[in-house]
Amino acid sequence: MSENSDQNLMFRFLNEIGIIAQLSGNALEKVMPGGMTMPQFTVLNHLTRLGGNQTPLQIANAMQVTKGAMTNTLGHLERADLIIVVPDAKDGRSKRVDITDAGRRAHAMTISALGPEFAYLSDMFPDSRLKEALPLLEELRKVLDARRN
Amino acid sequence: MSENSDQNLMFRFLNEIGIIAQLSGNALEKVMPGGMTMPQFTVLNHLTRLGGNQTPLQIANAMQVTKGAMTNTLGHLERADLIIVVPDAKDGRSKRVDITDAGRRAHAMTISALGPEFAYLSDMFPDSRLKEALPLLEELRKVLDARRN
DNA sequence: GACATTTAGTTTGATGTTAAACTATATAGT
DNA sequence: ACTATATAGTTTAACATCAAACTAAATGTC
Repeated sequence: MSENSDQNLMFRFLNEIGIIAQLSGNALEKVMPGGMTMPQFTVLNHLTRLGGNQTPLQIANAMQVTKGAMTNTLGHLERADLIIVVPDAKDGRSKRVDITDAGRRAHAMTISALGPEFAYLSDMFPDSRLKEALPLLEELRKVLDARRN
Repeated sequence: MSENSDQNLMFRFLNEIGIIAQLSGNALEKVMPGGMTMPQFTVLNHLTRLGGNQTPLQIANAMQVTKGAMTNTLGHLERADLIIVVPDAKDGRSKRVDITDAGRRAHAMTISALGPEFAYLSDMFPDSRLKEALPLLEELRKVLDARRN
């Protein structure tokens, strides 16, 4: 290689993104109630938005993680009674996931707890600045997702 | 909370960042030789840039991970003989980390292997676009880092 | 100098992730 | 119908992360 990787702008860019993901995920999890984690919250969020009745694979694809990772996360949520998982009547290989009332409560409480954290960050970084950068991030995400498959 | 977290721009922003970190780290590790991982490569990169003689804590702070995480990563690198760790002569609590010749070779080989991947991504996203977004990311990183301590 | 506090690093236990092997069921081809 | 292939989900092994408890050494206080 002729150039140092530090001089590679894409490398620096992805490096910043990696550290931000780490630090922000950590900061948010620290204020979440009841040992809730980001992956767990994201699944609850997904079920709330879409109204449940999702298959594990659909959720895994939406989160862009492997099925194995989703098996793990759904297991935690189910053991905490925040979701309910039932066999799919039409397809013996598949399952259906729904959020429970306790799950809805935990979801709402988590959003509440996250409020001050987002307020602080949104104050430091107004929406206008985020809006400028978001299209690049979305494109990059799509490119990486396409390349993965 | 009055607003759905999905309507929160900061949430969407951090969500994209989280997924990009996941997908990009994964894509890069897949082409790295000899089971090299991103954290391991980043440490080798750091030692190469700074010329070694770093303490584990200095490296952990630079990577912005906990000391425990660094103990783990340095252990892997040391067992693979890519770094050498010696007690600090001046401070009995501390250690000094240096990259080995094998570590330098592994570092160079990894950068080579990463070339095509970065070429592809840099082609899709020219430096000009990255440069626009980088200041926001760097600021966000600093804010999160400051908030952490 | 003795004791308290701070600092560097390790360990532990829980969480998350991937890739790959595996099970069970569904679908397609002949 | 039979057989082969594809799909949904689980399991395993290896890696990473954090927080918190822990050890050992240095520093600060009195």
